[in-house]
Amino acid sequence: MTLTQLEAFVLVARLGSVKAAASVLGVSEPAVSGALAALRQHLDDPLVVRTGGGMELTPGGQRVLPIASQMVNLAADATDAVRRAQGAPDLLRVVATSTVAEYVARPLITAFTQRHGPVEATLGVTTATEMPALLMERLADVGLGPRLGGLDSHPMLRHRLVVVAGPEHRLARAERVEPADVAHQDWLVDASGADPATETGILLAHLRVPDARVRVFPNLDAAWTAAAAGEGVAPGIAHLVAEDVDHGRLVILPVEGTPLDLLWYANTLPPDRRSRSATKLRRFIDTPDAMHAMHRADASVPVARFRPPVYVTLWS
Amino acid sequence: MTLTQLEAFVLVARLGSVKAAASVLGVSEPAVSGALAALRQHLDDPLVVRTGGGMELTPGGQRVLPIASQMVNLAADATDAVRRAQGAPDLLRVVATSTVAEYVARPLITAFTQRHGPVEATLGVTTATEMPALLMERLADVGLGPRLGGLDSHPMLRHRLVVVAGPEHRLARAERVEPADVAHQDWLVDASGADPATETGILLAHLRVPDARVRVFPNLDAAWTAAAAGEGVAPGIAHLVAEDVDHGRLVILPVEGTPLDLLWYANTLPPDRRSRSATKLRRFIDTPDAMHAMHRADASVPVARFRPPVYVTLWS
DNA sequence: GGCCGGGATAACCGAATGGTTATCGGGCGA
DNA sequence: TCGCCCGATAACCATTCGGTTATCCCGGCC
Repeated sequence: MTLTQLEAFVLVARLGSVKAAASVLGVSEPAVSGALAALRQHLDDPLVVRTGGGMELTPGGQRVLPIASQMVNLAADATDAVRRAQGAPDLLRVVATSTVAEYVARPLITAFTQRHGPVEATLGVTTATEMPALLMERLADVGLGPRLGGLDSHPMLRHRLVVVAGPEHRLARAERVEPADVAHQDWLVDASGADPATETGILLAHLRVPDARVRVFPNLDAAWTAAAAGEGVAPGIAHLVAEDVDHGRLVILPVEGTPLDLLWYANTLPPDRRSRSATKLRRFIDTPDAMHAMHRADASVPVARFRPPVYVTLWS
Repeated sequence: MTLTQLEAFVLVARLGSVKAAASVLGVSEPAVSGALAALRQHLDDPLVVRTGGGMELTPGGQRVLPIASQMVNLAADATDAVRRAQGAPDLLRVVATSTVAEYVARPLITAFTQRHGPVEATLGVTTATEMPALLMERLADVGLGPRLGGLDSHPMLRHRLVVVAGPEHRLARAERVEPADVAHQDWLVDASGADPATETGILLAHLRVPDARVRVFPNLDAAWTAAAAGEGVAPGIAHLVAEDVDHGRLVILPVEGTPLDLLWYANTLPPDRRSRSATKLRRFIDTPDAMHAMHRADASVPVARFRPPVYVTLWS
């Protein structure tokens, strides 16, 4: 029984899939499957079994899960405790859904580290689906994105979700667009669009956009550029596309049910289990400094500009 | 950071010695030293440092110790949880100081398993010094012997400690024996005599018996047989030597300060952390059945009889 | 019936773990 | 000052771990 094995089990149980667990851990699928097999043999219990659409815990697995989770947590505590005792800088591991990472997280973290002395911050992209597991297993301290159930969610940034297209698009001049009309367009999205738990994903699901119509771009900028070129429609964050709309490069489609007023949240564990740096960041988010940093993005990121994508950072 | 490493660290910290930890784990000293070195390197902190007469925790070590201990405990919980979920019999791991193991523990455990259906019981011998660490790290469920600080101690068996010798011994006919007189005799003891935390060890220390005068026998029976043959004096449990005294094979010396009225205890973790089988055994101890089983020993174990010693059982 | 997605398994590999015996080295007591 | 006790280290070894790629297998679904 090793900690890696326990962690593999916990993530499989939490995410309901070996594949997802492997992706979170940044290893191949057989690696997770193997770790799970080893633990199964050691404890002489299947722990999780395949069922139609997901994995289900055995009675043994149900009992072991909280224990295993706590062990993994304590391992994080241990390294943390010794770090702190040695006066090392706090660690702040932020994960965000792709859109948030692209426009909000980086300036926020930059401002935060400048304000709050020595903090070692890292930023990673993940899906909203995986985010709870990452936070619960202490693989990350803060998760920026949609509100997550079972966690402490702190409002971060208000925004408005619209649907945009190029000025030449067939629907660009419509007075009113029915969901059915827009559903069969080509949808140009970033990774959030492929994640059913983000606002974009929910929007696509709500409009019943078929998967075949969705084209995933490495980031929203690229999607908007393609939309401006008339390749299809795209989800847009109102204040981020404002400039492009003003200049006529993009048009906001009057789709039924939009605009959607939404909030991004900073999700963390409850106070007693939250890391110190996470608490600090939560507090920082409410300051004018943070507001300023997060809003600065709208001006500094024109549609045409292409940035290197933020890669998933892995912590073992 | 592996569980073995954590356990090694915890035991070294608790016992204040690498050697003792190695003995508890039943491995060589470099094995423990190596595990500790690995953990030290991983956490980048010495954790424990040698000081004159013992090992002392660093600030980092102080913080890690409770965490590490809990992790080891949880590992035990995990296996236990899955065992129970599968309906496997409860596990009852009893450790006792040598004298208790020899005369009391075995009949007690036998009676207990006969009464309380399916229980998988094991019995091991250890020193009173190591006993707290064994219980705290869940390497054992119940520790029978002297009362231990920091644990729940449940009175088990009242007994009376005396000093005995053969009828031909120089002091056998004395009206009154001063501590100084008896201190320089040859003392024939079992393993408890070498353990400063047992009653026997305390008695020897109190009388200031020099180490050179102490001969350790594999069990008390053997020591009494040697005492009966005139080879020296021995500590005696009054009701266990009664028959030999009646038959004139042994004589109780009127040593100043003896007899000592003492109690053996069943030591366990506090109720919330105690294993189910430990709770059951505690309760069983108060029943007439248990009393009867424990007292039966006095009749059934004459001095001359030699039994195979109870070996230390190791659980990993 | 055949494809396909996802989990298990096989075969393999390097590195780490966990253990041994033998040896070194540093305090501390006689 | 000389041993001695005890922890650290060296050298070595078998096993396990953690990872890979390739392949198999099974249940759903077109």
